[in-house]
Amino acid sequence: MLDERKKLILQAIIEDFIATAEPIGSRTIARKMNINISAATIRNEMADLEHLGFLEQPHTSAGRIPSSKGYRFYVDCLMAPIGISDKEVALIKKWYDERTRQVSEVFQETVRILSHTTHNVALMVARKDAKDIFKYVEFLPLDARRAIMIVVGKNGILDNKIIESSNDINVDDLRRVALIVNAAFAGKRVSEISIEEVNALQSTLLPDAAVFDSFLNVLRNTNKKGLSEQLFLGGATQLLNQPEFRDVERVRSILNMLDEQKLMCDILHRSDTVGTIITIGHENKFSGIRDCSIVQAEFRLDDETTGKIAVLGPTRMHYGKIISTIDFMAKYMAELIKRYAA
Amino acid sequence: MLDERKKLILQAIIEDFIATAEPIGSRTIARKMNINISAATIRNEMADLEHLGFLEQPHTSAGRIPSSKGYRFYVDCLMAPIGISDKEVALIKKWYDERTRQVSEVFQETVRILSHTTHNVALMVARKDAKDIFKYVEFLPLDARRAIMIVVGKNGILDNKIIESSNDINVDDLRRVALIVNAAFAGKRVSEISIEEVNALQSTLLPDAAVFDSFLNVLRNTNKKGLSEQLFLGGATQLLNQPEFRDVERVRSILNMLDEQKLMCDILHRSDTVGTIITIGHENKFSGIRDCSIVQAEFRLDDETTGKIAVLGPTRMHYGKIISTIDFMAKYMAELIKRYAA
DNA sequence: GTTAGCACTCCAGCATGGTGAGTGCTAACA
DNA sequence: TGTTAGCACTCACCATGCTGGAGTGCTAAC
Repeated sequence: MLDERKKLILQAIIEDFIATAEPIGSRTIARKMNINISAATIRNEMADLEHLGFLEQPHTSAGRIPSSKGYRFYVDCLMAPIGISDKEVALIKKWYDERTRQVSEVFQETVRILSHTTHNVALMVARKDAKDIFKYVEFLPLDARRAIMIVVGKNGILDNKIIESSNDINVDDLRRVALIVNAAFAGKRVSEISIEEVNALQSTLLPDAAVFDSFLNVLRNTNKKGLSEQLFLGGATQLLNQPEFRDVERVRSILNMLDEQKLMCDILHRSDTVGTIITIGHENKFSGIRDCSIVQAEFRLDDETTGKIAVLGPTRMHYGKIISTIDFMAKYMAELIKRYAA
Repeated sequence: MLDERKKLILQAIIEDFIATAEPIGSRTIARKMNINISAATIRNEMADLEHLGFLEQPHTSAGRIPSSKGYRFYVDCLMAPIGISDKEVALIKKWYDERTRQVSEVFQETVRILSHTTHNVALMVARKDAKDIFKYVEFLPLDARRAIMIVVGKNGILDNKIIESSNDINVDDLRRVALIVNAAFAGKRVSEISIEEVNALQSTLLPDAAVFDSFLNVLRNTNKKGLSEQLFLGGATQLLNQPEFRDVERVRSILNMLDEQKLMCDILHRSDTVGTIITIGHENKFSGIRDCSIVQAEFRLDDETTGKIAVLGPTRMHYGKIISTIDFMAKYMAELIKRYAA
């Protein structure tokens, strides 16, 4: 559809704009590309490219800037993939190594690293698995009046909580609760344990109501809609370094949006496509980020999608670099999570 | 030192400025205070207050704004303390209830809540207690090849990890490891378990090397130096809502500073005074925040300072409200931590 | 001690005009 | 037919100058 020369010019414009954030004119391009074509010719080509929808003009007599369609074409057809170097890989691994202890830290650290390496906002949603299957509950004594309740699921600890009593805790009481609860619920999906079943037990366990309540709370929390997914956000500061966000209002509107957990989860979940997804500018359904692009990937654990990580920044972002970084991170993080378990 | 009328005027100016962020003139004050004094008189008083250092003039023919000294006097002598209402307390408790499961979540949630209620940036540093005392290790079976290792300390779970084996796990093996490890280390401070002791066990536990290694890793991680303090940050967005941060450069410099973990820890640790500390504007040692104030409090667990929480914002902040909020949060959080244990 | 009046200051906002980068179009050229 | 030079035109940007308003300091009268 585009002849070779148009492609070259489009590529030159986009890459220059990504680097400088300034609208770019025919003369500059003529100088930068070492093809021997005059500025006037380039002007004609640029006019064509604009008619085709690949470029835009902020106003007459300004240079051209790429449109969403232009970026899309660039990402799909023109862009040279940039891998990440061994040095960068080593650095990332080192960062993880130094700062992660448990799963939630892996998440937190992931967005930190991702935002640092891409110089854009990083986010991720992780599913707290409400579909997880309850296996058993176990009580570990702490001291006379305290014990730890650990709820174990198919894939590890679902939750734990310290139980405190005003009088001495009787180990046998705890054991009895555990026995009854385990007999009743073992093997069920947490989300499927019905209120009737719970109520049925409640009378049996009247003397241990406090303990049983704690257990119920855990179940309820695991199921709670709002908590079934957790959003991690990193590097919001990076936005401020981008010239397109010199305007405080704009930054604020984006940051406020990023704070809205639910909205962000929706955005990341919109597409069910597997693999790396790139959403550019106007392709975004949500109008607040029509001048932003999102690169996202998912990570899996046991063949189930466990979450997504994404980079959000101005449409003018280093797609090649970001894509390869996020790909690497998604894979590496999946490994890490497996190691730490969920 | 200041007569009654001067105090009233100073208070009126400061409170108006806190509300509007605009320099304020004699006429406005005359109108706002319902004392019957003319603008001219107030003008004279204001000139006095400026000479005394309580007020400043951005430029001739602008109104006055409070100086750091002015705020200090306001906070120490003029301000009416504003408690937080039962409704707010209930709301805060509800927030915690809904979203916290484990200690690190309490921290994260604390800065979130604190920034929301104060409309400023909230931060906290928490000491990860390497001095915790090891009680016992326990293994909970998951399936044929996996088990959860739970390391229990005096105050709750120190760490947990999923152990995976390529061949079937023998429950007795695990039990044996637990027995030996517990016998050797129970009651010791994690940081004091020496390499010699570990090595001594290593030979005994040769057949279960993999499991034992996992356990050692947990110990090592608990001790790791770099992790001994953690910084949590919340509500950086709030800055953008303040008119004094309409300038992106300023926001950026502050946000970059906030990202520097070490620096922030130093700032919060600078003073060893117990109780709530307020540092106003120029009183800050660090020049980057000379136009900011910090209100901080510490929280304790078992009579040891475990961390500090703070609110950072423009000097023009609602001191009364923020102080009482942070006081409440510090106390309540200490309770929570105790409940969840460290 | 308080107040009214007045001259003065300075910022913010607006209109004005010049400059430069960039465009589109036309006509000439290969 | 594609390429190029030339030229008129457009528009953001900047510096300049002007004006109104808010606020001050000072002085003189109450």
